Amino acid sequence: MAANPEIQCCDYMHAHPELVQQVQAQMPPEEELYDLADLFRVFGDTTRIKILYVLFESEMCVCDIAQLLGMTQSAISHQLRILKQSRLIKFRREGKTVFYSLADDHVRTIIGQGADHLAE
Amino acid sequence: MAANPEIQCCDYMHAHPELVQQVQAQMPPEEELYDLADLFRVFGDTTRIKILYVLFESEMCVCDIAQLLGMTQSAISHQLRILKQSRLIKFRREGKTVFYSLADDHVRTIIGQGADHLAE
DNA sequence: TAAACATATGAACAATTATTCATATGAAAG
DNA sequence: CTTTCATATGAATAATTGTTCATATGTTTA
Repeated sequence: MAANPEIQCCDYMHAHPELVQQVQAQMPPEEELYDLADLFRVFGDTTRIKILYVLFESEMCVCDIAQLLGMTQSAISHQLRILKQSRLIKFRREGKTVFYSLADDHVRTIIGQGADHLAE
Repeated sequence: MAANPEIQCCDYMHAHPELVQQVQAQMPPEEELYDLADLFRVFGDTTRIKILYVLFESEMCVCDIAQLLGMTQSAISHQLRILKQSRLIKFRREGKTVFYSLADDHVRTIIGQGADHLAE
């Protein structure tokens, strides 16, 4: 039985108080951490990764992406919406067709670093 | 009613055959795409992002991380396991205590690029 | 060996999420 | 204006996942 019921693990800290303070000082605000996790969650789906890889090569319409990946138009459209909301892709309308493309180069860097990590 | 029931969207492709071929040639194998999404899924959780930020400053034991983040030892331990499985962190045992630290610098780059994207 | 402590882990539950299906929107052509 | 076509989206379902609780593992000290 622990002396202090609020603490479920060790009742002292290994880390020096100054280190604890340093960690807490460097830690971004809660909201920023949440947004970061939220952004990476967008990369955490095979379909969205595939869409981004397709857009690495060229802008492309919803239907072409669907056919290239062998998935339904609806599934792709739903995922494009999520990518768009995260500002990872942008779009341009041409008549009935909507062409999607990468928003900036962070996407390439992030995916590239991920691939590097896996390759190690 | 579409002429070809297998195709749910446009029955021609906007993309030229050579572009389609180029995209398919550049696309990594299915397994690699799956592993990539899998890796980013690890970054897609606030608790794990917080743990990584803590480890940016210093190696630290499970219990200190739990106290710093105000979470239970069990919750942290489960998440450390996932981070370890993805080879994002490594550990070192010292008596009863296990100290965790970052495995390499890809983590900093990836999170940094994510933060840059959000800051734009 | 037994007790205490730090960490790990299995099972269960709640919450999130990707796809499907049906349908809505919006643009061009007849 | 009506039809056709490309895209978007709401609701439902199945699958995945983070935390909690209870307990196991492994190390140190008495």
